[in-house]
Amino acid sequence: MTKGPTVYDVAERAGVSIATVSFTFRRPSKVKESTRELVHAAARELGYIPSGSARGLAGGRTGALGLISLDYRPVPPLEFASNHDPGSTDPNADFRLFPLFVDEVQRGVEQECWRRGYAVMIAGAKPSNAEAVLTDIAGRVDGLALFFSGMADDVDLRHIAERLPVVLMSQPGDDTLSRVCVDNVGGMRALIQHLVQVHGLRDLRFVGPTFDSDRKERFDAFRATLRAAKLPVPRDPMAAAGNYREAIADLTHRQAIPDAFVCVTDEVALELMDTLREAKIDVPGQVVVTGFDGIVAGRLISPQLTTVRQPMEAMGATVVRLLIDRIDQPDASTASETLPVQLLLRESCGCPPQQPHPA
Amino acid sequence: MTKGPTVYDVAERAGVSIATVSFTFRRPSKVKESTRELVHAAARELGYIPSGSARGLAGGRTGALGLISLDYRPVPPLEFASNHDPGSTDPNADFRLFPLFVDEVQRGVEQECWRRGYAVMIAGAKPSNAEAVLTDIAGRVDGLALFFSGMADDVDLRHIAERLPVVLMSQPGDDTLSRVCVDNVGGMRALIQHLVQVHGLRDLRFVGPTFDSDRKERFDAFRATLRAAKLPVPRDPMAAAGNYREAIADLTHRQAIPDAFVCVTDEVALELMDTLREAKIDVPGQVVVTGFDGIVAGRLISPQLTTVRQPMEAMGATVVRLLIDRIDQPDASTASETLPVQLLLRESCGCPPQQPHPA
DNA sequence: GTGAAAGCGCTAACAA
DNA sequence: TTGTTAGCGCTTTCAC
Repeated sequence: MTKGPTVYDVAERAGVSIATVSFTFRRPSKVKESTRELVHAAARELGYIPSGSARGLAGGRTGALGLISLDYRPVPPLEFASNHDPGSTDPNADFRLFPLFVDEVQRGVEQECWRRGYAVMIAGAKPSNAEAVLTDIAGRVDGLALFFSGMADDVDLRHIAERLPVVLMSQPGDDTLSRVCVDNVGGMRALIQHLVQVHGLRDLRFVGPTFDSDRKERFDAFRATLRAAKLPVPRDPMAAAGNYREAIADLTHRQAIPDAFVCVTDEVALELMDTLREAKIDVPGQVVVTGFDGIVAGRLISPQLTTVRQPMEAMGATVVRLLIDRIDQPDASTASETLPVQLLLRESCGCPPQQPHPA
Repeated sequence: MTKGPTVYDVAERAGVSIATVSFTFRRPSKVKESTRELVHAAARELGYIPSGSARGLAGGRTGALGLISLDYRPVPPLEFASNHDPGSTDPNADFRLFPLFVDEVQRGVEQECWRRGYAVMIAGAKPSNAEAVLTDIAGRVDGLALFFSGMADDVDLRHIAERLPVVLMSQPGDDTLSRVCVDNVGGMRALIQHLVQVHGLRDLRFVGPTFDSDRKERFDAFRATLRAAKLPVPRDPMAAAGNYREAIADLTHRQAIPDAFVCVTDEVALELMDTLREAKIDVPGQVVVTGFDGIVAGRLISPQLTTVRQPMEAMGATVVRLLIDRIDQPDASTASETLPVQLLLRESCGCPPQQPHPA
């Protein structure tokens, strides 16, 4: 692990000044071709790797964008990595059902960043260390995309947003911060109207927690649509604490299974369907189940999940675009974008099956 | 987007020197409590965000690790991000079947990095720009994890590995580079022995491209195990170019469907099963199909895929551990680790079904 | 087309 | 316990 060569070493070896070395890499057009070749040769021979830190410091910009997801899921145990004994491991132990919603958005962010020549820093923050992570990453990048899976309205973004472009995803918001969100209301309305008008359902229940504004929007739209259709409007979400089994047991006991469970997310829907399967309640035969998000898993399971698809990768790409626009034009005002969603009619609402995956 | 305050500003405001400000954040124990509070107050009032570049430059280390996956899949089109019209979009258009193998490894890398206080830079490289990406990221991090989904034996890592710790994943290797890999041979042997001994299969075919060493190892182990069992040993993989439909059509036409298709990866297996479904060939009734990797999708589809599970998140965590060990002790020699795999017997080989996902 | 030199904001000796 | 100071490696005017 030798200490690496610097511009000075390359310059000396090529017999030029450090400025010329720098220009050779950053503004090749300003350097005579023969000189350029000299420098390149020297750099290659020496194994020159420009220091990102030095570049960032001198240039005032890092060329990197940050993506932080604030995550309220439990932290995996520290010993995890050393648990290598296959005999002793439950095959389900590190099983992740998802490509979670955030994973797909992250993918969109990464792709767009690379395409535009930015590096990406990824960070996950727990509510407990959010402040520290935020500050640390903010100091390393030219712009920050924030993905909050719930809570965290309390984290103080203002002073960060004053120093560098910040865009929120799937978050509430006044107009002091840029945001990328989706048409939750339109999507939910279309979904409910489909259930009511096409499948003739009347007794709909909303399932899952509504701890953030995306989820609240969905619940509100659910209620509003039912109200407009003059159907009974549930006052609260069911199983808001994730206690699906209990909730199902209770409904079964009271013989009060509704026509449909409209779940706040696909993940909730998948878990609920699992619980229903255990309870031997057929979907969509005895009850319709729908999701919201359009994660991949919903398409692979059986019955395939009817859901409202968010354009996840596009959200990631959009957030990057907003960020870069803002970097290029620092005193532009905040800008938000709402992306459209798409109703995906599949088996779990009683619609006919599709191909399981594209040919 | 005001220019942010620096140590100097904070120091002035708190009435201390810049060294004290620095110490307050990096070695709090060396600063009197009252002074510390003064500094913190000043920093908070000013909205101080330490510059990662400056810190990296001064300290000689960035506190970040890089993960580069060399990816041979096609680049998504540039207009992708602006394609927001739901009416005109094919719902399958940006559908990703996977959490790909690399995604799950990446997750492991991220988790372990955060846990150990490192930031993560993620980069994807195409063979065409691999050199540039590699150099760029190498200049920004303290250690580099490389995930090569094929090819790229040609990229010159040597001079990078001389400057900072580099660990390869799922890659060939002499001992000049550290590596994390899995027991492809043992896994494939166990799988084939199961098919032969438990299900009594005799005519096995290997499916999919073998362009990298992981895949080659699997194919070789496949052949070796068949040879040891005195069964017919196919000379080449089938459909090595991804032409599943053609291959199946051909076999059907010749009435030569084998007992089993042993696929080089889960992704290949999923695609093949899709093709078989189209061709109305029942799995596992008419032919057994197996995968290799243990990606999530294999568990959600029907029939569930029998496969050999790589400990993907553990691989990610391990690579990080190796990297950090090396950073902390720069002149240690290279170290490699081979992680065990696990045979996952599910429906596609004729074994009984499991729960679709954990309760 | 090329070079000299002044920072960029921070860390870490070394002094005090 | 705190302050002074010399870089870290690069970019970028401004001269030549």
